[in-house]
Amino acid sequence: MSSLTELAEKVGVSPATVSIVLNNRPLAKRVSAKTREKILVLAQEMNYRPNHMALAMQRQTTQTIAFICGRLNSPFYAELADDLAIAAEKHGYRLMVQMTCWDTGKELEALEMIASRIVDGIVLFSGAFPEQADKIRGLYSSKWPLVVLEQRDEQDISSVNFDIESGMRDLFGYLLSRGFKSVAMADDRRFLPKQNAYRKACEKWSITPEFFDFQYWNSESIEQCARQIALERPEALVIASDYAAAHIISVLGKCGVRIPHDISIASIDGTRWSELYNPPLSAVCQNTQKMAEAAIDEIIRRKANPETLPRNIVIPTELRILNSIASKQNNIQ
Amino acid sequence: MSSLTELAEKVGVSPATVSIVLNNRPLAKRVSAKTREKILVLAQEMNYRPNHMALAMQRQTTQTIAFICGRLNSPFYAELADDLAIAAEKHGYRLMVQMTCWDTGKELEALEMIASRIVDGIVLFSGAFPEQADKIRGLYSSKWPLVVLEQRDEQDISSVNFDIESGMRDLFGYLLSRGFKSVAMADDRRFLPKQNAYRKACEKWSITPEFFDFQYWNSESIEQCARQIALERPEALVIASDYAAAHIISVLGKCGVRIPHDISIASIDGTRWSELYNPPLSAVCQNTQKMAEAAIDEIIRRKANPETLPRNIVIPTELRILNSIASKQNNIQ
DNA sequence: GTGAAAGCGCTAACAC
DNA sequence: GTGTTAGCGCTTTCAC
Repeated sequence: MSSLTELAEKVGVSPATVSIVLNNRPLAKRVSAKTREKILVLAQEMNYRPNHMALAMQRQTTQTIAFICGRLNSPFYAELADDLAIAAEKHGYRLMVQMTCWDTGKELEALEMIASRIVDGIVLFSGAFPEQADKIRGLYSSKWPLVVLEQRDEQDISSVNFDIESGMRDLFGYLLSRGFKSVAMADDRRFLPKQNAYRKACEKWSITPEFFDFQYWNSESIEQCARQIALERPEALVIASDYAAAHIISVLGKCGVRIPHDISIASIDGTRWSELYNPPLSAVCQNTQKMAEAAIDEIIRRKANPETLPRNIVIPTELRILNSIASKQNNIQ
Repeated sequence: MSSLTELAEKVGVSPATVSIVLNNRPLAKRVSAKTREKILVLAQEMNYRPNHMALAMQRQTTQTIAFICGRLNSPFYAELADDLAIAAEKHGYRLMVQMTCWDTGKELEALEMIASRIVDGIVLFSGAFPEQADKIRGLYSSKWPLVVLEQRDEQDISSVNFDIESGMRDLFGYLLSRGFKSVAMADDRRFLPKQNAYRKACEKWSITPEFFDFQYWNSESIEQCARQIALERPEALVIASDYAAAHIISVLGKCGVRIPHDISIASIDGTRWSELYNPPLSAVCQNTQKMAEAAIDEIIRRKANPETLPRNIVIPTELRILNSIASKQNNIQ
């Protein structure tokens, strides 16, 4: 409404003077006390607020970081967004959320936000990164502050990943030490990192992999998967995400399968709300706060110094044991 | 990187011409075909993207709406943010998330985003609205596109509310018709609307209110509340939010209290993930999608026409019955 | 057919 | 002590 220039006119000085006073620049000392007073008072009265659009233009920065992801409606992404917002704020940035509904076209479109200077940097959780990695690489001189999450093997783009293999080993180690003889897995076949970690662990301990397939964002398939699990009753089961775990366990419950009495279950994610599940979920915890902080730090580092090499950051996972895993009687070492 | 002016220089025409061509304005027809071609080609080659900061300044709009809330880390707020982002996008707007950690100072600060033209409008979910309503009213000529959620009785500010009283009546009606004789409630004493709805319903059916108190964002208090519930074992219990319900039920589970066998439970919210809880939660559903759409519509309406009166929109609730309520044998009408 | 100029709100460099 | 100027990138009006 009221601009700095208007204010200057009312006070009867130049815009420059007003700017210097309001921002308390060194030069402000050379402005006479009464002029300063007048400016301050009138700014208050007119309810003056600096215009962010003009500031952004002048400073060539929006102080905003975008988080691009599929949807926010599952706890993992919600907590990640939450942590990103907190981390961004610590550095004086705001968070913009851009959802793609896992549509690759929308993903590419959303990435334009940085080229068109809507945001200063982007944290990307891609649904289909491998397929479009080259496009993104082409689009991005790799000078832009872009960080991809959960995409290994992208040396030339900054990334933050969880050390899922080590997490899976921890889980297997725990289960086997407690007397479990086998571990099954439920995951979406299309996404490899967690599956691969599972298979590696199976190999290490000479366990025959047992795999239950479902598709994310497809209730029907998850329910069917749960019914299959109810039939086969693996003694221990690791489920690829908290959200899928919740869905599967709730279906198992309707089928009369009790957790952990009938099946011991661990999930991957370990969101804060999964501690509140019934029963509280054991999990290979992916600490979203650490991921968020690392991602924001990296964005800011690359914004400040675009010439440095991209970093590939790995966040350790932590094993969290709660009630969803049975304590076996015959504790065989 | 590459500006329209640069582009113009390279092509050898004026910025105005380039602008007209790239935006395909009516005047573009009067630009010679080869000039047009040259501009288009070079724009492509130089990877030209319109600079959003300059556009925002020129058009006096950021095409961004802010969602101010405490945190995103509970499902209700996450789903609301998700729905708001979708609704905003339908109208060509982006969503910025500003979290306040329920701090009233931060809330007021966040509201400045609209005066400083960081965003075009604000959807506010306040933790302490009544106390600061006057400040907000003062701050806002009530001309800004501001919508508050879940704050009844604010005639002079646009608001969107759920019809919780009607929802509570539906729930009582259902429970009593199924043979339940009483309904208890667990809520945070400091927040009144849901409690009031509960008490009104109790009055209507001449039921003695039985109230279990807890404090949001205080695990200790929620666990203590759950233990109290485990002791007193009300036959039916309504819990003020999905998040609290999850927490309480998970503690009850550890105490050996089975749902719905020992206690029948309904929550308020009915988020999509509460359907995936174990057991799936019966709920008075607050449809966040409808709330989000109404809020965004109202923001846009007021932005387009600031002189019109603020609206107070009421969204109906829906009763959802799932497994967390026992089916009684003696079905007394 | 195309260009020049002004303006959106602010700041920084330099002038007096 | 304070003002002037130029410029951030774009659009629009009017002139030629």
